[in-house]
Amino acid sequence: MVLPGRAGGRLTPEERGILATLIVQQRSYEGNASLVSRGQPSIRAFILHKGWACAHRSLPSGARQILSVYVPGDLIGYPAAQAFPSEAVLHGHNVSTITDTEVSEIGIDRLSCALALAPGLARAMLWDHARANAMLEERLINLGRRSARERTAHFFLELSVRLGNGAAGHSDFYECPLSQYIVADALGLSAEHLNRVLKQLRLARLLQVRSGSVEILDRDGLVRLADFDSGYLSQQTAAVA
Amino acid sequence: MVLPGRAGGRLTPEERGILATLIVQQRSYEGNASLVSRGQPSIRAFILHKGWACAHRSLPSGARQILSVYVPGDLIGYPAAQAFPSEAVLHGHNVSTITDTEVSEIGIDRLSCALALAPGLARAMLWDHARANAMLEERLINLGRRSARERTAHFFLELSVRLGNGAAGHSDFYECPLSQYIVADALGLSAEHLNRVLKQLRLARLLQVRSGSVEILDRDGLVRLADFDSGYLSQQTAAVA
DNA sequence: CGTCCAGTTGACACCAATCAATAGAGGTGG
DNA sequence: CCACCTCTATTGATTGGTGTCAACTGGACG
Repeated sequence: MVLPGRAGGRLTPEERGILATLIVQQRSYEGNASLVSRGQPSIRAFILHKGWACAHRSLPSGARQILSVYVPGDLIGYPAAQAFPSEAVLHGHNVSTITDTEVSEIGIDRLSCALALAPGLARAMLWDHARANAMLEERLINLGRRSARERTAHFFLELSVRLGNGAAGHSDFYECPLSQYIVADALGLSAEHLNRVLKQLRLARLLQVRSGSVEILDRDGLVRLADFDSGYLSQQTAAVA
Repeated sequence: MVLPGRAGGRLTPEERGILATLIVQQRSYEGNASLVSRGQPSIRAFILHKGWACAHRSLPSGARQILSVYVPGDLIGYPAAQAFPSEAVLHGHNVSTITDTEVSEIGIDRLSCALALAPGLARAMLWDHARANAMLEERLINLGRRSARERTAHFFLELSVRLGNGAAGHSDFYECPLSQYIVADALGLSAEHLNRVLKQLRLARLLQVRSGSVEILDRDGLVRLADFDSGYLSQQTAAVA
């Protein structure tokens, strides 16, 4: 989910030009606004410039699962199935803003046509989806086999890296507008239990989560606790033997 | 993960020809053989013709999470990041066969080059990844917010649809070579507890799982229990308003 | 000053993991 | 043919992690 700033770097100037022509408009949204709704046909995608958002779904029981958290720079709402412009694809989840946001909106139909003309663009979309896939798999492992403490540590480490604080020597502090309720829904935990876990991590001098910001007190400790490996975020390269 | 039989239908004859030239060889594997290993550079993809396989990862604790179960017709091991042939991408998970299998192996480098030449092929890959993404999201909801009974019901319903038994009037019986240990690792449960859950579902006359086969006794009941909606599997279409 | 929301803490219940043991199926070798 | 082993399925007893319910706090805001 990283077209403009990251996979965007892979595009040729010509392809970047094509991308620019696809942008319908710049828009602002308030916090807690709906960008896409489950079941709705998908007609536009978003590039998130400022603010945070999330993809989520609710069950009949009322429980909510957050599938992805989006931070500035991410691409939102492009279901790759739109590679076939003749079909209208229905969104499988909702996307809502968390804070006030600024986005570029892109017409899906135009993007689809452009993919056929610009192979580089299609490859960039593939790259983006690969990264999204890798993140989803990591979250699957989180929810399936890690304890509440491990999940929580993993979540805030991933955010740290995605926000660019991952490199050695970088700051272990970042702004984070997520309420505990949101984090709990992302981790498949109750808000009360998450609160207790955060307290444990704070007392263990591993992680300090205040409202509005996160401070990583002991990155190595957290990495060990969560078995965190950031490779899936950077799509690291290696020499082929 | 459905190139040949399903997304393959979207390809032009010319594109199908390109795909055919990419196949390096047909091969057989025994059950419990390794197709790809985590950390390994990704140099080939597989089309699974016969038999079952799964993608999985193990944690330091020894716990294992199965990320995807592959059935005949699925495309395996193409990390979309390979859209950039100059880079070697490392696999994020392992893929192992479950039963004896027959596969076609495709060279990743050749596939990557072909993507640049055949936009239709790239779009087909996008379509495949969208479906894979949708399945992953559904599993995320499963692990995050559904009880053991609901997860189990959802799992066997999804398999039923993927194996082509989903349409009304179709058989509610299918062959399934998954041991309870494998299903448990896919659902994030202990094998013992899964066994108890299967017993409950059997006694409730909802689902009968024997070794080697699955019989859906009450599809409506299971669908209600699991809040199952197969839309994410078929990528259903709708008229654009 | 009241309301609302996020955060916090406590008591309790329960779902699911763990530990342990048994049984059956299939394979192997004596 | 039988003894033995391994793997899978099954069941019981017990523990523990996490959810639920409830109450309280503090800050933001009108």
